[in-house]
Amino acid sequence: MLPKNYRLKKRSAYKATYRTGNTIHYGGITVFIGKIKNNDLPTKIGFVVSKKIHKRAVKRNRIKRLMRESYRLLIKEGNANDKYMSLIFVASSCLLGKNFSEVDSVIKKVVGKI
RNA sequence: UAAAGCAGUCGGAUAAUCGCGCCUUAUAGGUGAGGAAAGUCCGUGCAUCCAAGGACAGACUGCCGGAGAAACUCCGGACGGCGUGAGCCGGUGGAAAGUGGGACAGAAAUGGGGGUAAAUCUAACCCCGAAGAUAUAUUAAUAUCUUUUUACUGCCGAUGGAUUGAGUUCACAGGCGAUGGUGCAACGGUGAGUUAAGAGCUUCACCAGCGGUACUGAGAAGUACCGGCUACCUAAACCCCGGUCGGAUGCAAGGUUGAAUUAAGCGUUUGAGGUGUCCGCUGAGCUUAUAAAAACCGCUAGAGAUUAGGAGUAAUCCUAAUACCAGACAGAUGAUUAUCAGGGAAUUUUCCCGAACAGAACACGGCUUAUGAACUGCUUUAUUCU
Repeated sequence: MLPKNYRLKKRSAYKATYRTGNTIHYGGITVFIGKIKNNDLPTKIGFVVSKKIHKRAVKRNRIKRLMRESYRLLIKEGNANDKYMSLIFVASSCLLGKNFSEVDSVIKKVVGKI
């Protein structure tokens, strides 16, 4: 799990990020990119798995946790992108049932494209 | 040994590395998902809206006793059904107050009551009833008329008729509904008597239902005897009877802090306040716009948990001790690796899997549904051996 100051928490912050309209699609993940940062605060990250993907909470939680863990390791290695105020990762149904290494490779490639 | 029935256990473990929520005495330590956390089907607590209340609509419920805060809850029993059995299943008052319905098949799905009637039996005749139509009449009656009281294939051959060698025969009149067929169900069932055959026969016996009496039981109910009434099914159709409730909305309840200015409209016993109706009660404000954010409380010490003892067939209750055991809010409880318990393939080695259902959101008691592998105990039936 990410530390608290790395998390995107407010509903208004989500809305503001969506409103910028910059997106990247790759490997079943859509990334919404917020505004360019003008302070020293860390980039805030949000993860979204909708009920359309699976109706059971356990399966949705699994996808979220794998994505979060992968991004956490990126931050630890220092490879994360920190030019923007916020990023939102939206999963699609093709991530269902994948293991950590598969999700990890997708996240790394998506972050490299930002 | 095999096949069943019932009850229950478990819901992976250990280590390493990297992380997250909450709490505290804060470089650290403690703690952190389930048996169903799920479905939201019942029932409570709690909160707000009118401070209490009445009547009705309405809702729920339905064998007996007990437990429980209560429950479409649990335990024990009665009755009925299923099973060789251990056991399992059951929304289990009333169809003998009334109305309605009964697919297909079948002649017919209840198609009324009584009299003439004697010698039990017969209607095309009569009275009452029901339904329909018409007229008078004007919303309730009267008069008249019509309809309604079953019988297909059959069976019988007493009676009448015809016929024949013959009580022999019958596409006749007549008698019957027992037999056959249909159906979940055919006027309670079975056997005898009677009869030409039969039946609805103040006939006989047994069984079932119904009514009564006695005994046993706390009661549901059971047993015995008497009467001789015979009544299709459906109440998870309306309905009747007994009982319980009889407000609504749900923690996004609701409260505190913060921000907070004016305008317009309606209103004086009218409107408004509780959200099925009526009554009652309160007694000045209500509605709309400006108007949009945030934080905290509620929030987890409990109809609790664990252990031990006692009461009770049991559900459950009582007593004592022990500790405090999730509280998030884009929402923590995780990720990876190794080993092991375990399972499968194969049978020296080795390889594969290593789990299912599923994620707290105010709390609790139930119910229902989902769920991999393995294991334990008791019981029944069958077979074999001693």
